[in-house]
Amino acid sequence: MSPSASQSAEAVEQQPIRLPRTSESDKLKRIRHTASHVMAMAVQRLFPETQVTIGPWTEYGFYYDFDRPEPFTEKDLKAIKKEMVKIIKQKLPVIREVVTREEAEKRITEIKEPYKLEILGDIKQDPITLYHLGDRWWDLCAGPHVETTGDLHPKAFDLESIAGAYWRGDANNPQLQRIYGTAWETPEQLKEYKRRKEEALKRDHRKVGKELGLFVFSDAVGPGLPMWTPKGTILRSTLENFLKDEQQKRGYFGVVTPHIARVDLFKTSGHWQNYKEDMFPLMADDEEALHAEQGFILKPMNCPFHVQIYKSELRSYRDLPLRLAEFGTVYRYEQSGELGGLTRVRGFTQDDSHLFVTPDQLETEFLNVVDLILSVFESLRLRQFKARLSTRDRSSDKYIGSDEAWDKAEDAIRHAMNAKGMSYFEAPGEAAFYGPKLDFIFQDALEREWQLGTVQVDYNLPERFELEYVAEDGSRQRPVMIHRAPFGSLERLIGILIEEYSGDFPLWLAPEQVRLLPVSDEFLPFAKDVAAKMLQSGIRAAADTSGERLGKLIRNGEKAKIPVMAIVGAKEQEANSLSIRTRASGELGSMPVDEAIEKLTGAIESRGDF
RNA sequence: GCCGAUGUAGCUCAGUGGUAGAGCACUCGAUUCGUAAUCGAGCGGUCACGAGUUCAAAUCUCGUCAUCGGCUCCA
Repeated sequence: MSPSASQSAEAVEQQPIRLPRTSESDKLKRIRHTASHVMAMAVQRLFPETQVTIGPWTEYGFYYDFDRPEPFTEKDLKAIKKEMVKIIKQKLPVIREVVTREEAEKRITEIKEPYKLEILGDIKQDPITLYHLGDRWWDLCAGPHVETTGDLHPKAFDLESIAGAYWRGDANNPQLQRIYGTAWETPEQLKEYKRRKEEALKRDHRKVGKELGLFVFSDAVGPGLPMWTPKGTILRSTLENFLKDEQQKRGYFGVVTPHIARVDLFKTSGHWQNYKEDMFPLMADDEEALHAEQGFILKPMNCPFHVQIYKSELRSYRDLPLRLAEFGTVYRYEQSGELGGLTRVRGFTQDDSHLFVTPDQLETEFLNVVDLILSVFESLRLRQFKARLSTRDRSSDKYIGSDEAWDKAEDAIRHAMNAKGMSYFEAPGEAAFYGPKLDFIFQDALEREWQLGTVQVDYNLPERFELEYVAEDGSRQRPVMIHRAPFGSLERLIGILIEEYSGDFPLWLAPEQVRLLPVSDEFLPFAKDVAAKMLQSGIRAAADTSGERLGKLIRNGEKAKIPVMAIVGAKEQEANSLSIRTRASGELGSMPVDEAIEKLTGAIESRGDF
């Protein structure tokens, strides 16, 4: 490479190509919107029997839903793309036309596209706007668009995938075929977008988890049932111990409850009525019991168990808040098509806790929980998340409890959030069936959103289980429950952590923290001695016994993403020192063994870097 | 659950109807080595599973299971 070439490469690196989201760029909004129309037009040119439905922009592209008896194939996609290029090169004008509702109805009837009639019915404003591409194709659309199809760059768009999607997002409706595409201002942006997508794929926890040997799935065990290897188990228990310590400081008590219970327990809680189909099947002695829905089920939730512990004694207001915590493993029969990696599984462990509080204590205790959750995220260096207040959908009948209790609970959360000055958004219809909740939403490498932490306010289960405490005046009062889980589930949290760190765990979490590399087998005994000494000090260290050359040992250590490697040879053995090499900073020079141990334990203790 | 794609050695992947392949990993041997791959040999497969078509199936057809991308769902 010539000097000038390397300079320009650096220049490119210094000024990365920006990839705006659609919602932050009016120009891309027009481009992507028009691109979806161009795609629809191309599809109807090639496959005239196809009906078009809706085709909005997405944050990085667009899609369009089609109704066609035959499924689209990869080959079709190529043909459609080619046709789109033709339409772009024809520079067809994009013309806005305003018509009356009656006129729109007439035109739709003429072209026999019943889906459009339904869409028209949904449009609340009058008059109706249509957009024409040239004089042969039009669609109902509010716009905006670019001025002609020639404003799209023929090399700055691509068609990405085909998927099924229900009409109007309702599984009871017919399924349409959705084609996803992406479109940009320039070919360079498209290229960069594809490059970043490939990079993101490299962080995928399913890939990294396999490479690092953290967890496994086996067809012999079943789908959605991960098993944790020794390395993965270190991650899990380190996270568990971390949270247990935090909880102990905050007045939580650990409890342990069984994995199965009588189905009646969940009938009382209301879970059975709401989620029967999503639970593993009932275990019963005989057909008759099965028919009568009597028997045992694998627990999908821990709360009813904790409620039983609460109920086992007469509680005084002096005992409240009572905080019962458990890493409880629950089983849910998730739909087969929904399973994926660690983010959606059928058996998982919640860092669950149930807080029983007096109504007066609710807001303070809620804020304490939010504090705990935020401090946990901070320790894990998780900074990209959104807080979502999930409230009930007033028109739905899936919720239990009185309107009054719901309003109280929702207001309590809003009030607490405002008191804390925390920003959040509201999501009507996302509440649990027994109460509203504050959820913490994270993104995976592919920008899919997942709920991790959650805090839920519940006036209903105390009612259904008739919970009581004795108040100051001797009267029996009903406590309020808070359900909360900072991690949500260990499985999902670890999935997200793997992607967040790209497998480069901070020292305190790394399954293998230090690897000792002997320059030759001659120094293996010394390496083993140092490793043993480190283990004694609580450092997860191991000597590499493979007998390979140093270069290979380093390569293997780097591939395994070991945060600290310590090389030992004649010099080190002589001086009782280590030549340190960290994954983050490379060679650090030599250091006495005792000093290294002291620094390592300090960094691990403070969850900091070495 | 629905639509579509995929499934070959522990891993990553070639192999379009005619005797199952490569690299890495693993085992053994040689080498004793100073900051990202030493050399050589060996081991390893019911081509996901089950039917079918065919003289012949990893390859074609159907079914099942699993994985992946979406949709729906998510206490």
